[in-house]
Amino acid sequence: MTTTALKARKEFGKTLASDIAHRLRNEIVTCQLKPNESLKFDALRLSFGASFTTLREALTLLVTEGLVVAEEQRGYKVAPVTLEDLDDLTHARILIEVDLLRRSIEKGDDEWEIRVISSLHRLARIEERAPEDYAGSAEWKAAHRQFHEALVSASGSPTLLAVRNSLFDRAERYRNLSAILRPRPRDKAGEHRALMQAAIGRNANQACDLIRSHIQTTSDNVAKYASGLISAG
Amino acid sequence: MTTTALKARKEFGKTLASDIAHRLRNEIVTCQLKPNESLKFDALRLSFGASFTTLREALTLLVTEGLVVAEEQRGYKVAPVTLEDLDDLTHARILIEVDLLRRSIEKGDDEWEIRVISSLHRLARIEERAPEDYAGSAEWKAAHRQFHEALVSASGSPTLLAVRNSLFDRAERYRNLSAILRPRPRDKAGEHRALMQAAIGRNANQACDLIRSHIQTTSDNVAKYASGLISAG
DNA sequence: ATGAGCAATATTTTCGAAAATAGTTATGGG
DNA sequence: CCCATAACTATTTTCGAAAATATTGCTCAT
Repeated sequence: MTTTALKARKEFGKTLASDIAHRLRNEIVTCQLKPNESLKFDALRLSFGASFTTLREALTLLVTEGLVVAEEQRGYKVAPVTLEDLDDLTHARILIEVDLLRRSIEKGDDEWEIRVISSLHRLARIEERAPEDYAGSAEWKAAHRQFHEALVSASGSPTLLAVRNSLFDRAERYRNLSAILRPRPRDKAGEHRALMQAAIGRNANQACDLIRSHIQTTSDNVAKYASGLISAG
Repeated sequence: MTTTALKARKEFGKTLASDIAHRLRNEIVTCQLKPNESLKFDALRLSFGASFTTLREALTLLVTEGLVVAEEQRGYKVAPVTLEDLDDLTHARILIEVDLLRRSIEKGDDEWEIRVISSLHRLARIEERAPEDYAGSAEWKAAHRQFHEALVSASGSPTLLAVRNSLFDRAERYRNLSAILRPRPRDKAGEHRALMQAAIGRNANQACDLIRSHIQTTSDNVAKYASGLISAG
């Protein structure tokens, strides 16, 4: 738990509650707040400088996103990480992401192509600039997220997109967890480029196969390298 | 808006907030609270007898379920109903429900078969007893919900099941809306029986086709009969 | 008449205190 | 010594007042 902040004002969202949710989400995904860590209101109040009520609203949000679990009358804690959960998550992600990608490829217009190409370009630049441990930087993570977001951004399905986004966060937490133990990050640059080419080339079947195995092998690697950190059940 | 209640105590959930959320959800799904109706705190406070904060938490939940929309700093309102939303919802439901059903059929054990058979039996009994307008009764709706829930209950995928449940609520709101105008409810008894038989018979492909067209034709009927009530965009 | 600027009102958003509940330690009887 | 029970502490949950923000209505100059 970071202990410095004492009183806080909005810096991101419209309402303070959504702002707190945003920051809390980030701390959980980056594992600054560790799995199973209990989230006590007093401590959070100190750390985020918001009142009980506002924190409660933020936590309620994160519960629906699966990053926090509530034990009624006994408080909140950071959601545990388990192999079952990782499998469940991976399955759901593949199902939804494949569908969204296929429809994006069908419907995507010029603007979509530009978003895909430019976000991949940005990602590649970051990787060139710091070939050592780029995957750890917040900058790379943001660019990585944006590339995958761009791919599915033309699907025209608000409902599934919202679900997709929260699943992406949950998955990123697992990736960050495995990064602690993994010797050297897998090189995903080639996969990303192939994905972009298949998408822009309107080769839906190929692109869907690529995204499926991209998600699956990432998950397999997490299970392989982070299994020591992941509780049994 | 029902205006009678003045002060309220828990009757369903663990915490008052989840209780309020449950009741609000029900009023929205049954269209007692109409689409686009603005949800003012003073009025809700009168109607549910809870404080600002508690209501806010409940509303936050319903926003993530897509039954309420928040315009930051300008309050909450019941989510609008549109043909685009109905299409989006229907697509998402088919994608997820088909996947869950297929896996339930693969994994389902004896207890699952019993749940499917008995919930269909209960549904059929309700339909026999009151063949007139059974679909309108709360009893039928609950049994109908339980049957469909039973079908997918062996999938072993908490994440997708949670999404499925909130999509079911959103869809039920559309069904209730169309029931206002529809002359006579479509007879779904046969479809439900066929669905049960395909599932229990472990005929996955057939069952998935059936659920797909069940969801799709229900949606088509809603669009047909309720289009007058559904705003253009 | 019309529209800009300002005051008054309505509504949402945030706060910290108070009530309710769970967890823990102390106490007494068997 | 051990278990049940009571008192106490820690923590969550709920409340209504206060601050922040948006909306409405009014005045006045053009």
